[in-house]
Amino acid sequence: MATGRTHRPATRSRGIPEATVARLPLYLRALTALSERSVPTVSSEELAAAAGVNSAKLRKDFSYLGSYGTRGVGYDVEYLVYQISRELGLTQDWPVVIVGIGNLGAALANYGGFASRGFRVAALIDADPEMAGKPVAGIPVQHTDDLEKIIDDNGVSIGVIATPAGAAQQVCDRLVAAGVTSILNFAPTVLSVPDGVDVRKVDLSIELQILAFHEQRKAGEEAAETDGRRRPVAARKTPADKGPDGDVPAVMPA
Amino acid sequence: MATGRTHRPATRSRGIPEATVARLPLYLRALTALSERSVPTVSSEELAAAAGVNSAKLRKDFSYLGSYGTRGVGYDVEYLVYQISRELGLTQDWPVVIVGIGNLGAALANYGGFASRGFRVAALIDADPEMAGKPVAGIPVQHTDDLEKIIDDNGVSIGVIATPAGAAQQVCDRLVAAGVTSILNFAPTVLSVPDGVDVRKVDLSIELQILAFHEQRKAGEEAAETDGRRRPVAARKTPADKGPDGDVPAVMPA
DNA sequence: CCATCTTTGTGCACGCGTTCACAAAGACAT
DNA sequence: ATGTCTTTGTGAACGCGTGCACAAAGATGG
Repeated sequence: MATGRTHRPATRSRGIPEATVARLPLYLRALTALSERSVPTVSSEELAAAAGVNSAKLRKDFSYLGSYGTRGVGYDVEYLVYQISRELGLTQDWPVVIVGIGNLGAALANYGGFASRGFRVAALIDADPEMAGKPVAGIPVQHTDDLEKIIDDNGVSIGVIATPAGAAQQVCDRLVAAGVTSILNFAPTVLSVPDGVDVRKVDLSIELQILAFHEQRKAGEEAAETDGRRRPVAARKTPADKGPDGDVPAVMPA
Repeated sequence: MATGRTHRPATRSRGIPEATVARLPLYLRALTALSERSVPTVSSEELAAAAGVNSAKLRKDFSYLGSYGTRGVGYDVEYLVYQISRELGLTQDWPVVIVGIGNLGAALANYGGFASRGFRVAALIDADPEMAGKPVAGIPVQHTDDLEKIIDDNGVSIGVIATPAGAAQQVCDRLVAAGVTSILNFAPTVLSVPDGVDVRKVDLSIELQILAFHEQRKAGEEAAETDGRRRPVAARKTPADKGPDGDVPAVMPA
């Protein structure tokens, strides 16, 4: 690919594999839950189960960060929370702007998980003059005209795009020109960005289509092994072990 | 891992790699755009650029579906749209239920991309009695009590969870027990499901944390090569080639 | 101080996904 | 018909990520 290098050397530069980085937030969440329950230590086995991953994988992941465990005992929860937070850069404040305050943008602004860890919604931006001044999630919406000034004034380096597909590239260009170097894109479009800018994308439609593929395959297999009957799904269902499933975490430099 | 097999044999069973499946929706989107502009054929190079991937990768992906191209010419747009749609199972109707009609759930219900390709929002479900009957996106919200009946009546096999984290597992269990075999999870939790059920997860918080990691690394590198100055971000920015970036599409069986 | 038991950290092998590079296939012109 | 030119389809090499299996480390008890 053309500029796939955008983030790839990134990974190698500090030695932590991209796949591992993508799992760190998962571990952090599980650890935070343990911390709130005042659990002092966890074994890799327990933590792996809570995070939904293989314990060997978890240990290997942690080994990239250093040797923070104690053999025969496990990991110190508080210490690990701190180390992972630091590694992810969550010990500092990250002002974020959301561009495109429609249904989704408003939902994102209200989303609690945003503010939870170092992320702060610094501003909401929309192209509709009607929206200007209206408060959403307690924050007044500002007009796109002031985008550059807003980015600059707040020292924003992370932008979230929740505009319609048609406006996404244009918004992206302006964000990047204004100094944003990381973008989370919810618009169903492929964004072109200069080298050095990270883009991650979240696409509901794509996720559903992938599910549909597997769903279709399941229906086909079922038809093959038993019979053409397919609708009363509730009838057929794997009793199966309810082992905490979980494969690869989300990864996707777009 | 425990039940990671959930979807893995799936892939092998019909020979199409999971990574390829995850990219098919991307190609489909690009092809649809071309179709609307009445473009008859595309080369792998052009289509790859539009989808933001490597052309060799695209050709290999298509090779798993069969030989639909013509050497020296390229691919027939309409034919390819049909083939990919069929492969993804989008030629049939997929009734979907959304559980948890808060800010996010409502945004999802209003999301146009949902209905666009074979997906139809069959019902909205919420635990709040106050919501019952209220129309969201033109569809009346129904109470959780009727979940099983709704799933059964509409023959739903795909469920979307947009509830708070605390309720997610419980909702998931009920969906699965009622016959749902594919789940798209927006709640920040690891879901346990029986074998044979596919779960994909979308987690805003995780995506942001991954961006923060790279952002921090960029700042660190910058500090190392030039100086400690970091704040006036707008100053430093890669002029760089604007090559249509894009690596791997979203993949993530949870 | 020694033995035993638990749990980490990792060397190694395997498989998947990506990419290169090129031969084969077909279109098109002469 | 023959040659040239374009573009596909794929064999092969490479690298990353995963998981096994075990040795080393340390805790704990006698």
